[in-house]
Amino acid sequence: MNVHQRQDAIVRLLRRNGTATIADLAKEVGASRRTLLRDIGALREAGFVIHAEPGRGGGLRLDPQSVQTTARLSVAEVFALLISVAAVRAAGGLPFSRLADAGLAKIEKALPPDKIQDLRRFLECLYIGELSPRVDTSDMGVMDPCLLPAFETAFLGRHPLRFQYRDAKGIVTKRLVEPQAMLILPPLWYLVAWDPARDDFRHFRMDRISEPEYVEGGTFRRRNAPFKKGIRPLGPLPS
Amino acid sequence: MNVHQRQDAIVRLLRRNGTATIADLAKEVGASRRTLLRDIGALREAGFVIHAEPGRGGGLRLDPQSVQTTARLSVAEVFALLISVAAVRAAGGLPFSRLADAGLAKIEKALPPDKIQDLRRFLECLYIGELSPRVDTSDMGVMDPCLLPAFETAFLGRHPLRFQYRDAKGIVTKRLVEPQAMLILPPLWYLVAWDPARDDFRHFRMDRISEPEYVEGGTFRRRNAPFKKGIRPLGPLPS
DNA sequence: CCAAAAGGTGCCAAATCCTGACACCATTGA
DNA sequence: TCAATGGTGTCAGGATTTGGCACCTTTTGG
Repeated sequence: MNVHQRQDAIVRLLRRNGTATIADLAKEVGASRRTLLRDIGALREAGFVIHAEPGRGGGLRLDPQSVQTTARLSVAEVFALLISVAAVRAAGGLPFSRLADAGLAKIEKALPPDKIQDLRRFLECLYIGELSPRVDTSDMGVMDPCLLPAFETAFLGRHPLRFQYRDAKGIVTKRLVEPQAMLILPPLWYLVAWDPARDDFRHFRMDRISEPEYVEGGTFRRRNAPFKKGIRPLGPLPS
Repeated sequence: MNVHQRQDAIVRLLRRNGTATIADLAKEVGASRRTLLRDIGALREAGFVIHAEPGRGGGLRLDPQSVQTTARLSVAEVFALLISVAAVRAAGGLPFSRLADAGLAKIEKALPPDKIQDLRRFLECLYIGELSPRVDTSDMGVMDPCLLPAFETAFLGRHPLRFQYRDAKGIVTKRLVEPQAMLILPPLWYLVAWDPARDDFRHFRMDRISEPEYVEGGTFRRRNAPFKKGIRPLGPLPS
């Protein structure tokens, strides 16, 4: 049994039994008393709150509030969680929104600083409407998460975006547009962009966009996209 | 410098420089070429996508999409995130719900197995209405996260719950009820319980409950709480 | 076509770190 | 006071990690 497994086992035993003595735990995981004490020290250093009572009838007790999880999330997953929580907040909030914010803040702090900057700036481009589904979702295509980086780069670098668009009739056209905002009208997701060829704003359903590609070196000025009533910015990250 | 610090440093260097050769990295972190190769292998196993180009001008490149974050979340924070994402799903979903689910699944897997069971069973007690705020939030009290464990224990062990309740007029009474469900009507949160003293169901606003305490040893049978139209179970975790 | 630069693998001895044993201290309750 | 319990220091021996070496494959420049 290696270090990690052993410390895992210790946490499990403490959770199950409520309290236990070091001698018991040592016997259970098959290690010496000294090693157990070292493991307990390591677990405490890792954030577990383990109360200890010396004397007869004493022992160790794991504070149930301090059980923690360390998961490795990709940037895209963090982004998805951010959007979910921000959407809930934009819809009026839930009783535990603050806790969710706190969790996200921790996740965010663990990202590299430049990535945080990117995420914040990208979130500023997001707008959301009412959080109740308005359309039938049966014919909905999937929004491929792999497409996201191209959009992110286009928005952050203010590059024009080139893609193929399949409209409601199934006709496929090539577009070259200036991305202005992303609009969430659950469960759909639109790119709001200035289309120079048509000299006007256009909405593009994200699940109908394919092969997006930003134009390297190109740039454009920002315009004020006209939003209908009831559409709000998704709001910044909690700080 | 230990293994962890060194692998952290490697990720940082790769992120900063864009690309680097193994010889460079080895010199930078003060380890041998062989050790660097072993570390790179470990990082790949841990989920980092590191592209390698052999030959002149080649080197290692860290896929920016695979940059990961490892945050330590408490169980309460995980719970809050779960509720947010589940609420969004119950409201019709967002384009990135699947990614958010994937992230949560990872977080969940990192919890102790028995805690996962508890969370799943507790989530089954949750119901949600329309996700648009109906009441004025200005007079809303705070729902203290520290109160959660008492509720969780009461629900999971089917123990009666004792608490103080301050009603709309500010009158404080003591209650002893049988908790049946938790109801989310954003941004409020209600305990739906059978009140034996009144021989009927009662809704209690969570922000008006204080000093909750479950009755050890006590138990009761489950009843079918009558829900209004439009109220749905929050739904199980993604599997 | 060759050489140099780069990543990748297998092997083994040396260095490092972890473990267990022991002695000892502090605190608590009977 | 004594026994049970957590906590710390030290040290030898064993397990693990590290570094060095030989060798392979791929790619690029001359």
